[in-house]
Order: sequence, then structure tokens, then C-alpha cells
Amino acid sequence: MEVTKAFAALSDPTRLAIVTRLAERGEVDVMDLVPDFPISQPAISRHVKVLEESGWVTRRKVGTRRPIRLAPGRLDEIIVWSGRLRATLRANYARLDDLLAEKDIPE
Amino acid sequence: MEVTKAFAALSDPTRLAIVTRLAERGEVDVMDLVPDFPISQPAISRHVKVLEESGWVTRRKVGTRRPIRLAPGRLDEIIVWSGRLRATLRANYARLDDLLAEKDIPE
DNA sequence: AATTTATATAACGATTCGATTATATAGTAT
DNA sequence: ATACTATATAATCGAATCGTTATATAAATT
Repeated sequence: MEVTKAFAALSDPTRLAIVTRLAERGEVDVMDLVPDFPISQPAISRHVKVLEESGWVTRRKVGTRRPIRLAPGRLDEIIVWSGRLRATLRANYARLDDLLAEKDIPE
Repeated sequence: MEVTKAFAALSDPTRLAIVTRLAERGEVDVMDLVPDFPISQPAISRHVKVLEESGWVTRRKVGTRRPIRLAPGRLDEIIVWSGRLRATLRANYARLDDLLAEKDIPE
């Protein structure tokens, strides 16, 4: 399954924060992120690489800087996935209620 | 950040599949899952525990069986999070386009 | 050419993860 | 009481993750 990789990339607070910041600011250099996190520059670079490899982020080259921005495909994927799951859940909700009414026993 | 835990729980293909199946079937016993995955019963039990601890799943007690079902809160959380992120992204999209038009240099 | 700046990579260690097998527990049925 | 069924827990192990410091690279500046 492919969406698991999108989720795995967001399972780290630093990476989630980077994604959030990119949505807010559009584009940032990797070094701009460093002072805002309590970890080293190589650690930030590694997180950015994970985000890039998982399809969350694209990188450009501008002189010696490497500005990154969100690639929207992953977000769309999650929105579609979660929307479908909720639709499925709702479609089966009445049936589930029947089951529970019939045999629910509290722990 | 709290949503990272919801994502972490779905970063494993087995757990994602369990969540999907729960949306489809409403409620299943832990042992019903076992034959459908190429891993052992204890491994399934562990995954279910992770899903429970991360708030994706609730468990009942019916005799010796432990039927589980989705707790919808986590899904709602992801839908809200992703919707907000997309809104933020769109709000900043025009500004991002300006930036790129001005200084975009392909790698 | 030498230095500085921005970033990436390498080597390492601690921790976490996901799997296994073996065993425990708690209901149910005999 | 005994045995069977459904599930959980424990011990262990190898792989992956996340951090660090040290070093490499590549473009910009002097």
C-alpha cells in the first residue's frame, strides 16, 4: 500500500511541522528551518530528504540554497483516502448499529 | 503534536488494512483477521493494540472473543487536519506563484 | 586561489519496531 | 475438574529510525 508511506512521513513531529510551515509560507530554504527546531542541521536535512523521498516535498536549486515547497499530490491522496474511508464507514454504520443493539455487552 | 500518533498508527500496511476492513465490516473479532494476513496471531494482537492505544479502535468483550471496531475520532481528526492544510495551502498559493514566477530556476 | 556559506553525507550509537516462538490467561464446553 | 478456544504477554532478534559529530561538496565571495 502506497498511502502508508505518506503517513509514515508525517509520523514525526518535526516533519509534520515542516509540512505545516511549507503550507503557510509556500517555500523555504532548508537553513531557514534549522533555528526553529531543537535539532542539528544534518537532522533537518535528513527530515527534508525523507519528505522528498515520500513525495511530500520538492526541491529546487538556487545557487547554493535549496528551497523546498509542498508537492500537493500527497495531501490530495490523504484527503481522498480519508473521505473514502468515512463514506465506507457511513455506508456500514446502520448495519453496525444493528449488530451492537443485538449483542452489545459492556466491558 | 497529537496527530502524528494517528499517522504513525497508519504507517504500517497491516494496520491500515485492519482499519479499512473495520470501515467495511463494522466489527470483527481479532481472530477473524488472522487468516487474512501472512503474520502470526500475536503479531495481529500487537497491531490491534497499537491501533487501540492510538485511538483508532475500541475493543469489547464478548465471552472469550474481543470484537473491535473503529473509533471515528481519529478519522475525523485527519479529515480536519488535511482540510485545514489544504485551505492554508490555497490561501498562500497565489503568493507562492508570484515567488516562483520571479525566481524559478529548474534543477 | 582561498574562504565562507548552504547543504549533504558518513559513521556511529541509542531506541523503537515488527516479527517470531513459547507461554499465560480467561472464558466455554465437556 | 479438564480441555479447548480466543486472545494477550514475554523474551528475543534483526532491521529501521532518529539523533549526534565530523567531514564533504558546491556555489558565492573576497
